[in-house]
Amino acid sequence: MNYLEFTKHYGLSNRDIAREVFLNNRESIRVKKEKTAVNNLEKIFNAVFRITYKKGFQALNMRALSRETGMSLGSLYAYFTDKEKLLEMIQGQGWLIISKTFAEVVEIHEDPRKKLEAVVRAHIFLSEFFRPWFYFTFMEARHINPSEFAAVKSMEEYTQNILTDILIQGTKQNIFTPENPELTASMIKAMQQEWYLKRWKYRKLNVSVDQFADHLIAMVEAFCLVKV
Amino acid sequence: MNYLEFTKHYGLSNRDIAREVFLNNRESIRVKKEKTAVNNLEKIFNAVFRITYKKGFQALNMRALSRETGMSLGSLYAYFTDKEKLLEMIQGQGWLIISKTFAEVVEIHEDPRKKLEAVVRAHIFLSEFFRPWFYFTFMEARHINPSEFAAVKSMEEYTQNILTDILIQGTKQNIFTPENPELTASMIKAMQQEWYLKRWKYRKLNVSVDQFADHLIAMVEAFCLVKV
DNA sequence: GTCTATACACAGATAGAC
DNA sequence: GTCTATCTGTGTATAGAC
Repeated sequence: MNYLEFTKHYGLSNRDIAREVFLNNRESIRVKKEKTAVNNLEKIFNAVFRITYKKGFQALNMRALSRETGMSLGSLYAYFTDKEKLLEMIQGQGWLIISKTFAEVVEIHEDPRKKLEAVVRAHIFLSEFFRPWFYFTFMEARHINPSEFAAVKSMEEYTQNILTDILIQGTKQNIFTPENPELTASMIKAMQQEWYLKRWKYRKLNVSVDQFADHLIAMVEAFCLVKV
Repeated sequence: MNYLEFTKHYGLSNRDIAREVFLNNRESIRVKKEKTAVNNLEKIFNAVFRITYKKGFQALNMRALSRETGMSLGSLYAYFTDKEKLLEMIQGQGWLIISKTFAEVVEIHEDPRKKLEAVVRAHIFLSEFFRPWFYFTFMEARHINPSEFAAVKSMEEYTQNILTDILIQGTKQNIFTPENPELTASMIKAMQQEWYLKRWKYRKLNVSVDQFADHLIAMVEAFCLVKV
């Protein structure tokens, strides 16, 4: 499955994140009309991503957010109680949507080799589609507060354990060679992250997300597959 | 060469960075006594690393730096004209020392396979020794100003090109298989960076820097070496 | 539901005593 | 060479008009 097929199949949408945030935070959001609220939340989230991506977390202040969204300071505070709450909303909701898609993918295949490939591709494709969210999470979430950093680490461990389990399962079936599966899984994660952390490089090299995924899978299989 | 041998052979020292910064910035540093200045610069740099590592760039303010160093606000400003200048000093000097060591290593071996291994190991070992600097550079330097981010990107390209060249050279000599060398080099960089970006993970997994380097090299060779 | 105006805290930076 | 005290700008957050 390539990137285009993937996005179509899972019907991914940034707007869905904004809608779910609205539904899950009705008490703290003072704006009650769904359409208005979801529209503005989407505007706010995109502005947060744009600002942090370009200038980093320090540049994300309320006046900048007001400028970038075209909304006033007063209006912004109708959507969150304080800055930290805003960041937690973005953080938490993205994680839900992403892990949901991810869990679905894991279930499809039985064969460890196919499963490994599908999981690796899914992660790269998700990070491509929700790139601002992934980038924000990796670069900035750790600075919000200790519990957000803990969430980042546990997400890393969750996805890494899925890879480790597939590798162990494949070793038992004599498909994979018995190399340190945890360390291998960790390396796979490093390469996956490369895609969303350094888009500037791949834009320059003119490498597509599908080419990148192919290359990563080729490297992993060269190392893991039992040689025939 | 393992990590211990490496550090001994190249006589790496954090104090050297502080000393070179002092010598290269005599005009802007108001403190003239070398020993005092170098001592305090080292104290300041370590405090910057500690603060940004724990709380990120936003938490790095002059009052926190004052607290962490035990120096007063007034004293701090005897060592740099403004905050941006302080960060540029840290940034620029580390890059000099590191690229010097790196360039030395490249020259030692002729055989592409040995050269690749030596370069990969050197990068990991350097990032282990100067970890706070590497981490700071990757995570925060991009936020100082556009030219510092440009410097980060050009450093990435410089080290990646060294890897690409070795891979191309090895392919010509029929040692390596002719896979996309730029993309492979890029993946190697991603895995190298993993080591200093996620120390928390490897501390937990109880993986040493030498084990990590061994595993990375095994993966790269499995993919690149011509099968016999 | 959105705006303007503003309170209040904290940041970077400097002056001038010691 | 280092300190304390302080200026000035900017940040978060709120009050209250529309």
